[in-house]
Amino acid sequence: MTETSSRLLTLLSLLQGRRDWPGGELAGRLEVSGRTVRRDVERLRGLGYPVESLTGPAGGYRLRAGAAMPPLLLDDDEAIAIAVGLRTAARASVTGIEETSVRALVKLEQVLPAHLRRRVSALGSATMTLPAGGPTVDPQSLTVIAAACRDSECVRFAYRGRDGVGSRREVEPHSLVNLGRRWYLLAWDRARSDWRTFRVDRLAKPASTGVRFAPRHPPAKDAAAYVARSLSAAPSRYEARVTLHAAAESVRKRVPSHWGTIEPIDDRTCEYRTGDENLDWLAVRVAMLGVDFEVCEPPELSEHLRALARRLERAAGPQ
Amino acid sequence: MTETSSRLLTLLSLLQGRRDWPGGELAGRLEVSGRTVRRDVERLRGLGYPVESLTGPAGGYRLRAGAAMPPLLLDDDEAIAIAVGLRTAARASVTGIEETSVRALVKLEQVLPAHLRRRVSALGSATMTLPAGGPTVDPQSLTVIAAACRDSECVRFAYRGRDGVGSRREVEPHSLVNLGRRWYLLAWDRARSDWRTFRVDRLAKPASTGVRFAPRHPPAKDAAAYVARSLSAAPSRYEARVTLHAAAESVRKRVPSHWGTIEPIDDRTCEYRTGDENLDWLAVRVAMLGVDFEVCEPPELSEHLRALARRLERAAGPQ
DNA sequence: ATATTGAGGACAGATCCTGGCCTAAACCAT
DNA sequence: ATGGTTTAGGCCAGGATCTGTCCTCAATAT
Repeated sequence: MTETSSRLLTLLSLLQGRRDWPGGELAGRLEVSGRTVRRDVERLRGLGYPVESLTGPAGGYRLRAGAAMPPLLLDDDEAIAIAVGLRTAARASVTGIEETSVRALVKLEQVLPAHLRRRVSALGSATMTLPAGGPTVDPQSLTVIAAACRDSECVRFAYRGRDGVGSRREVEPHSLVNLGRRWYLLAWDRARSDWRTFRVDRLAKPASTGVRFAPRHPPAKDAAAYVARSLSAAPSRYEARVTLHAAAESVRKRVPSHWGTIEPIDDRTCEYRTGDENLDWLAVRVAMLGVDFEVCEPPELSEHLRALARRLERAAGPQ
Repeated sequence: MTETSSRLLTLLSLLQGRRDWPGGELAGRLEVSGRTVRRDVERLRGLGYPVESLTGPAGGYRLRAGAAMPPLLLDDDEAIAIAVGLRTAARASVTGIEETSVRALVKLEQVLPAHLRRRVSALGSATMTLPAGGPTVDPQSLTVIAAACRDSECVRFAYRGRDGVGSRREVEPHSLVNLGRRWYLLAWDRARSDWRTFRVDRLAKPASTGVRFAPRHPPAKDAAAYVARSLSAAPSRYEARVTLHAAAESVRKRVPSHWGTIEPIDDRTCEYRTGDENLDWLAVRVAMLGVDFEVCEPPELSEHLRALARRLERAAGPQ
């Protein structure tokens, strides 16, 4: 019955590729009689995929949205677009679907033909990183780790700790957690026989070792909460408070919500609060707003801006 | 044979959801005998989807990447993640896959169940807009128009021309073109009986009228080229040449290749060339390098940097 | 060495598929 | 209003396919 099944898939593919299909044309494409097409449509309906039909001239078949997702039949370019889209969503989005994006990406990359994979990574490396994005996570690392989590396979990687000290690790990955703009890996460190959290942008060349492990009970039910807690003893973090000379509304449109909060002061000024671990990005983020502003705190930011201003003035050269 | 076909799809779905599956477990899930599972695997292989198998304890089946994309079987969350990812990719990416992203998005949205669609638009509206992105295109508009292009259906919308004058249009859409960071619609304007290009971020509430039309011959073979030509009064584009006081090697690591080229001058300085349509972006990009530099050209960039420096100095407040 | 897991041939009975033919109903355009 | 076009679906007969069972063999991990 490989014949019928593959024909059904082809039919689905056709119906997904264009909206309206006359029965006769489908019969031609599938190289079967019109009667069989009608039966195939019936079968698809039986499978839960709602196929509408219109009689009369200009009639035909049309796949509608149903209660459940039908299998998506993608051509090469579309698969690439989805892979690239998921990669950017996984690292740049703010909507709280990052984990799901990575899961979908793993599913897709598992079956992505090699030549497409090459094209994706070619495009992926050309993908722009947000100007003020800080250290970027390699989507490749994310998918390798996520796949290892899913399949209970050990992972080896080089890690550069907060203090800059490098080490090689072999861990049993438990889950990937996205907090703020960062990715963390919660894993059981085999050498240290304990749970550790790793910042994904600090690890290099993660590779699945192929060794399977029996899943352990995580140190807490909610991995995300656990990671957040273990980061609460976080190091120096700059919290900025800045007065912007612009209406809150006009600024809000241009500031992604996770980049901080905007509170109106009056019709013409508002207060912007945001935090980061790096003064450079903090400075750029504020400067990029394109409006006049004043730093309330921290003093380090003022100092940093002054230095930046001097540098820019030097760069601009003589008047 | 709806039974066999749907079982094959379920099997594909299982194989996509996890990597390793023992035959016995598959048999249980599919409620068939182990022999039938082996036959189903054989069928999948016959369809071109490579299923690996390992014998012995800890053996099982595993779906590998093959030569062609298999149908993707997504759960609800994954479908949402893909939709959101494609929406952001379609409007924010710079990789040249925007058109394809929209096409894939149209395909997906055509079959996206209603409750998922609601979740996507809820998330989509919360999606961040790039800080200096200029006017943003509504992904919803893009998909409506792209679907209309694909299905040869007329579209009605309100348009605000370059001079700010509003009008209502009814057009036969031909193609969507992405140039730079903007989207354009090439369409036959029915009232004016001529081809027109519309900037998608300037049109409001596009809606498919349901009226089909017979595709016309476009005014040029390559729609993108045509649009580009008709925009030849294009926005001034800035090409920057900057001398960096840092070794080429150390800078290269921090500059994505498509952001420009780095050429060494001597051991301690190098030249950075890059271009953009927006001076803000250009300035930030260079400033973010974190090294001293001098602007060679264009003069506008120098002027811009001076202004930025003044603003930063003001922002930093008194010494 | 042994147990576990996949591979696959053979067989029999049941099931299902296909194409062809025919009638009904819906719909568009002249 | 009418005729042509398009989907809907019943019926039939011949042929192909599927499934479960039983069996033997090969590969692999403990």
